[in-house]
Amino acid sequence: MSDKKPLVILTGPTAAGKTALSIRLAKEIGGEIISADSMQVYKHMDIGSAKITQEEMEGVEHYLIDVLEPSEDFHVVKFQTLAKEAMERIYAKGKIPIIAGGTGFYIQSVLYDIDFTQTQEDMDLRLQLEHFARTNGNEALFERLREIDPKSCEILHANNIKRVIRAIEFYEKTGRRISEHNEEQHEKASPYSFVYFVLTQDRAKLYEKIDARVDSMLEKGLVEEVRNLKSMGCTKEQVSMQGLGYKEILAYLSGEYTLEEAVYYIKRDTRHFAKRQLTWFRREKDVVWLSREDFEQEGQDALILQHMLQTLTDKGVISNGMREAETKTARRW
RNA sequence: GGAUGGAUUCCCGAGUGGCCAAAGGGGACAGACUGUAAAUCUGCUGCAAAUUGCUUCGGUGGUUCGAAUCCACCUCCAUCCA
Repeated sequence: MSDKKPLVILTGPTAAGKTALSIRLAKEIGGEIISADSMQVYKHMDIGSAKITQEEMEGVEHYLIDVLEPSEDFHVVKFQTLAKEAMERIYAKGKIPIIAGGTGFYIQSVLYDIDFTQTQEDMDLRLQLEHFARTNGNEALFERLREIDPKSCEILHANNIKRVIRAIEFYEKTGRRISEHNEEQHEKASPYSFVYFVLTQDRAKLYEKIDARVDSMLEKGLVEEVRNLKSMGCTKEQVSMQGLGYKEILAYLSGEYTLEEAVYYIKRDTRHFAKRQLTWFRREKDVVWLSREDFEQEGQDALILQHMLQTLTDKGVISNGMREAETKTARRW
């Protein structure tokens, strides 16, 4: 076993069933869960973010859930900072951190401990560049990037203004090219002894589950939840209100869509999202895929769990002794 | 029974003699991503192969050098008249 600290990742496309499995895994290995979810961090956003409930946690400690107000910004750097803090606390207890959630970028940020050179966000500069793009065209902005960082222009697309702006901002703030910085970060090996599980399922099945889940969110009162957020002063410009289910219902409440349209868009965009997640995970190295199809229907989660435990011991992330000890304590309860 | 309008590639929908495998949109599929990531962006979508060939525009038959586009008949749909 290496002296690297253990870290378990359990991710996968939305609606694959990560949450339930993460609890079982946590109990089995003595783990605590860090949510890697860009929406569940927010308070008052329970239904639309499919947030785990207190009961569902079954006593397993969770981090990064309900820690921000919807009016606050959230982004990778914030996630990374909070996640690392949580990990320290978990290690201090002699437990294993399990990062569970579907935001691949966030996971990557802690798994490879990516260095986001601390630069002060510069809203003025961003707005200024946005304005420049609007008046002179995306290509013109792209040309400005080409002058300072031609390599980035090979990677980015001129229409991807957010990225182009960030690349320019990075150069302005640090005097370095973001393309070089990214290359360096890309070569990093993880400082953890980890297993990266991706729970997935046949596409058609997944889509079915997504549709069903959206319907059930509506039944549980998604519209009410959003109405409440709106009355709290939430607006569509906020990061939190860009979440799936929130932006569409907000548009419905302001009369832009009918409810039927809103629901259609939520379902469609959630499917698109699941696809993007899958694309991300495919590209990620050292991934252990858990396809539901590979396991018997009967007691599927239990079988998957078994397979996960085996993988974890094989890779030396957990030791046999550890697993037994935990099983014992689990039995006691 | 009569009149008119319509049937286009997965869907919607443009196309009214060659520049049409057929605009545009949607969906599906694929990809990128290193401080907004549930975001942002890109590509692709008849079949097979080198810039080529083959099969498509409700069906059948015709006109023409050439038809999704013109003609005839047929089928189905919509509206109106009986």
